[in-house]
Amino acid sequence: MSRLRGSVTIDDVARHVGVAKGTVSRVLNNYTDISEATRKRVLAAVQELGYQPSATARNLKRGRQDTLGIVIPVGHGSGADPFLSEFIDGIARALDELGLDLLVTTAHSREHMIETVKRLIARRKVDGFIVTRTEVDDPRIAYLREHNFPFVAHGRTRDPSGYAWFDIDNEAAFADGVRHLYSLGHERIGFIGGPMELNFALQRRDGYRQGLEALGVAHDPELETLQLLTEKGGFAGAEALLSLEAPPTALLCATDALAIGAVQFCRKFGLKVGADVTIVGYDGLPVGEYLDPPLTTFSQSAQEAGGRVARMLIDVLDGKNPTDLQALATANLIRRASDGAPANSSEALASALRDRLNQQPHSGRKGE
Amino acid sequence: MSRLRGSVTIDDVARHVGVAKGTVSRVLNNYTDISEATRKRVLAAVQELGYQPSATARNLKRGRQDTLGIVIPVGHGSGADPFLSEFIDGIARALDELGLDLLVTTAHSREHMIETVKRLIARRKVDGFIVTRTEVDDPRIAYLREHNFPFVAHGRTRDPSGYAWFDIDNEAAFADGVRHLYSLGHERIGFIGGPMELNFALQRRDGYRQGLEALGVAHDPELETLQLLTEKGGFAGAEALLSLEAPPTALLCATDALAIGAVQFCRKFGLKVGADVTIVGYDGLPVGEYLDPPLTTFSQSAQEAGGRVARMLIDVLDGKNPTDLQALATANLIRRASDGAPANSSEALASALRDRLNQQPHSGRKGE
DNA sequence: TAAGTCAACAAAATCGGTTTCGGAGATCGA
DNA sequence: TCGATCTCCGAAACCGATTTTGTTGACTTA
Repeated sequence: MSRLRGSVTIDDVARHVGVAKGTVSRVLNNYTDISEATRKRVLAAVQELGYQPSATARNLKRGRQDTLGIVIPVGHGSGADPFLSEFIDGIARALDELGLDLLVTTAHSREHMIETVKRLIARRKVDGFIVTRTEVDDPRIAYLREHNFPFVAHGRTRDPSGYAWFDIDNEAAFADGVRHLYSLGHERIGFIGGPMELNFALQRRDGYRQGLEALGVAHDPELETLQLLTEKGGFAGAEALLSLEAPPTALLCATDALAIGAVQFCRKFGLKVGADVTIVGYDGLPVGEYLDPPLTTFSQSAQEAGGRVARMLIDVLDGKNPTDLQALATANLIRRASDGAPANSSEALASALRDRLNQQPHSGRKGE
Repeated sequence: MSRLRGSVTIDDVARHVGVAKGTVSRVLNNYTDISEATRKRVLAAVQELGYQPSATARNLKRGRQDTLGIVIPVGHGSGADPFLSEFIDGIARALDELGLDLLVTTAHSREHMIETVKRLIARRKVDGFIVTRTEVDDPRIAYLREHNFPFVAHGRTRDPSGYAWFDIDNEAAFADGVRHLYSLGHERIGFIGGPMELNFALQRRDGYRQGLEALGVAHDPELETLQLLTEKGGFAGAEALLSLEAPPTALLCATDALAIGAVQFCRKFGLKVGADVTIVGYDGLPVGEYLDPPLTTFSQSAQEAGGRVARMLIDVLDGKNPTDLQALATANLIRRASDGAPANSSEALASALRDRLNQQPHSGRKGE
């Protein structure tokens, strides 16, 4: 592979000025025991030669990399998560201001992910980790804690004590969502969720249940379905719930991707979203605004979250107590046009859909 | 900041086995002048102690980082480009197989971008660069070439000679698009493009013009509009073109984001996309499938492109001649449902729209 | 049997910085 | 005037690997 650039080293600068290299280093690192005259000459030479210290050499001595790591999960061929790309953007922006860099790797499985974490730590390529998409029992967090390696989690785990995290109050958001739908007049409210290993999926489902309970509405297990967090999953989820004897008139979805799939199901069977069926997502993806109808959703700024988490990690590296670095943010409901008062009762919806499902037997997708 | 982990070094291994550390290094790097017995003992100790060489120390000596860099442009507050996130995903996957890592940084301006490139090179944090979103005259590429630093571009520049690149044949795709629309019966075909500094935007516009010329259709400058590459830009572009005296019945858009905005404009003014107005995008974003109607678009697999570019860069680092590493791929038209034969003539479309624009003076959005 | 070869490894140099240690002058205090 | 203190900086150790050079004993070869 490529050889090192013929770049200028600290020795070149030292020789050019006629001082020891240690002196150059001290000038550059703002030591106080340097005379003004020497400082100026060194700085001039640095300028003239265009010297920049080698990060590698400095890291070796300092035992620090000025680099943070993130391992992003990539599904089975499914595309990248749009949430994550904004999240990374936010991290990178925050780090840029501090002169740190971000090392991004991907992992296609749980095992691969932890293996990558281990490798990056063992080879000392990063100073700390940002863990995303926390699981209820997260092996990455277990590993990092066990090895006392600095990290910050975006999202909590079952036991959220003893480490730094930033999370959204998912329970509150979904309880809120239920309340909102109920106040619009919905009495049967469905929930399309994700895999229960994912902590946020669990939290959102719990929030849904808590919301019902707070309203004194009996929880009907039939109205809950768990799917993969993709548009296809949302389609399947809507199909499952709306085909019930007594279908929900509103669907609360754990993510925007699910909601988009659910909207597609309704479109396919001629149900008017926002009237016949209300659909609410979560993520605030920009594209939601351009759907038909524009998607009502909970928004969290992924970019802001990224910046926040990055700064928290810096704090951890600076020696702050991780336990003091735990923050909970609120997600806000952005009302657009996919929610509204129910146009029909659950029974009417059921019969309308029954007709349509018969007319247009569940063939492959059409018109596309 | 954090101190180095109390991790096991090559000296620990050497001491444990009772050999010189050079011997351990040679075992690990498969030198031949090591007896089988020693090799085994060293390997056993490595296993037992869980030793992994420090990337930093190795890099210092070898002058190589096993890390590639990418600088992604981030708009003025606008979110991350969904294309880029899949692209990065593709890169990371390819690198993972080779044990390399990817350093991701963001830049909010042209200056910032080149400054970041300089810093990463000077501090020797990366071995090579992947340049995305090439501009017609790209300062990054000029810099990298001038300093003879290894890189691969995703997209070409005005002068595409002398460096490695991977690009899509944008001209061919858009010429093809024009032909397709013409064969559907469209005679006035509009083009919504992006800033002409971006090379792909230029290529796509040229392809549009070439397509018209090949068909012997006169090129009407009025039917071309350039916008920012966002949904808002698409909305504005559609507005500009459809408000013409003689509006186009089909809109060819340089990106999916533009197309999505154009679709929204049509929806807002009651124009049926795929009949009243045909809209074709470019990018093949997954979300296009879930729009109403599903978006007809040119697809290029961002992920595949990422992998491809990464492997090309490895080749460059391995000393291959960059000039031999230039590849052009074809984009395929994915027909979904936003294109079709024109339901009305340009005149009919114009008068229909005139009525609607008057009726519904440019108010905020409505619940559809 | 002495000189030459070779296998297998130890020792030391090296990469490019940071940091510790210590020493030469200048300055200060008594 | 002389030791004590400072100021400023050179010299060298050090970080943890890789790579070069050198050494030793065993084995050939003449």
